[in-house]
Amino acid sequence: METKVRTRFAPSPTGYLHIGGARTALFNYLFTRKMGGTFVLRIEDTDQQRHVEEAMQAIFMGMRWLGLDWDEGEGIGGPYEPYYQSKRGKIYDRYFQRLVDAGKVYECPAPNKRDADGNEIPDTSEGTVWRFRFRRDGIITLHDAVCGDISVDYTNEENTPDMVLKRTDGSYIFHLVNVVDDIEMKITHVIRGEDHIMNTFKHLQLFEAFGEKPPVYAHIPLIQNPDGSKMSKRDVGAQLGCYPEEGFLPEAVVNFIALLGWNPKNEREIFSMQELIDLFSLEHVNRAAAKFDITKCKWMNQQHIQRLSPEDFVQRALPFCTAAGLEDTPALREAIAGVQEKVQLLSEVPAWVRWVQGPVYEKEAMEKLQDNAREMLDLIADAFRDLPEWDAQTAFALIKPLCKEHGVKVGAGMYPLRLALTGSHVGPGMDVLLSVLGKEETLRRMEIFPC
RNA sequence: GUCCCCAUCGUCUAGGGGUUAGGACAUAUGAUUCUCAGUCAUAGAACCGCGGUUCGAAUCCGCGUGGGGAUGCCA
Repeated sequence: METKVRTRFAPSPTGYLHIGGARTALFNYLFTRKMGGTFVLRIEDTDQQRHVEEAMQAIFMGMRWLGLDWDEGEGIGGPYEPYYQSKRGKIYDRYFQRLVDAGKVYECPAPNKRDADGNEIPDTSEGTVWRFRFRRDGIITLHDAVCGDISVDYTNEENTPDMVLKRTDGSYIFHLVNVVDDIEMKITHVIRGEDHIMNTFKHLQLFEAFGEKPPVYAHIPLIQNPDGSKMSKRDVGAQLGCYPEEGFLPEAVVNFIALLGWNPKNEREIFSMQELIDLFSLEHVNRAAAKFDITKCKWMNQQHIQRLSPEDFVQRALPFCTAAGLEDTPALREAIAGVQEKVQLLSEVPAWVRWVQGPVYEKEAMEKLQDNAREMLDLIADAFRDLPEWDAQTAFALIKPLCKEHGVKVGAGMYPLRLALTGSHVGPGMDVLLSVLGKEETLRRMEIFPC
């Protein structure tokens, strides 16, 4: 009988959700939903000093924002509670005792401690730790769903020193708790970053020691900085928490990171979450690391913005505008809808619609005005005034013939008009401007325009 | 140092014993009812090197080089 797929995302609460971690979560999610399985969220907070409540909230918020709903874990519960490693000590004790009884672990003097960068702190060792006795009779082979077969020679003790499982203070190391939880929670597939590959050989030995069948492993390639270096907290795009405030759409970020290290083997690029689920397969995950390109991520955001309904776009852009001090009015909403085609990020919207509350004349743009600006403006104003009924399209259509009539290029009329109405040379289409401002305000701004 | 993984345009990638090596981002140029933006069109841009196998290698194999990861009382 086929066992039901069970996967887990097991982050440790470090204070933020890394874009690489988000992608690991996403791949687990896509695979699980595709297989109709169960997605577990487990918090690996064994390192007590680093365990902070806000740090875990960053993970939950990030996953919720992306739309990666989990089936067991925080806020939901499940048959294998608790889902926090800090609360599972008794379970680990039980498993550890089995290793003691079987003679697979031994007590020995503690090695020197290390700092956060992995450098040894001299003469700090005291007390004893428990190490796992690796099987030394041959080569261990990992059958990885992404990387294929990988082998490491465990007869070479130099490369594979017996790992510590229990600290001086009696707490357990990641390797032990990770494997025990995967056994207890009946995890069938472990999808994690490639930085874990060497750990997996250790984990394979632990599964064997417990007499358990290991899960299927799939190690996905890392995400690097544009220069190929490792992405750390400070690097552009590294923290998922920054994306909402920068005006990214979650569906765009999901789409973008899904295509970093995986692709559906066709030339499409824009996918919804459901489409990604339908197309996802571990076989199509790449082996090479991918560099993070924020420019393409923004382009993808634009693509998703353009696919939003106008109402939806206005709803999502509105908070950015009110936060920038713009008053929520029907005119503002109409203006926002008018720039949907123009922006890459929601955070750009305020700058595009600021003119609604009055023109802010930009020095650089003003300097490019031609001598006949006032003349053209008056000409256009007269034509506008003569309109019996104000209609943006009709008004807009007047401008071109008027310019031609006077032997100047269309831009000679359009440019001063744009500046008079908004103060800026960038902005939404002229028809949008005329429609949002209406006849009276349009004429008023043309009159007061300083030129 | 040792171990493991990886290698196609600047970037994300498709392809994979015989191809004009395809697409997208970015870039450049042109077009457009607004010197911006957007949109459209066009262009330039790649198989890391050397050996081997083969009629034929970017593709398979070996070696080098480069990059990344791991070598913790971090996870």
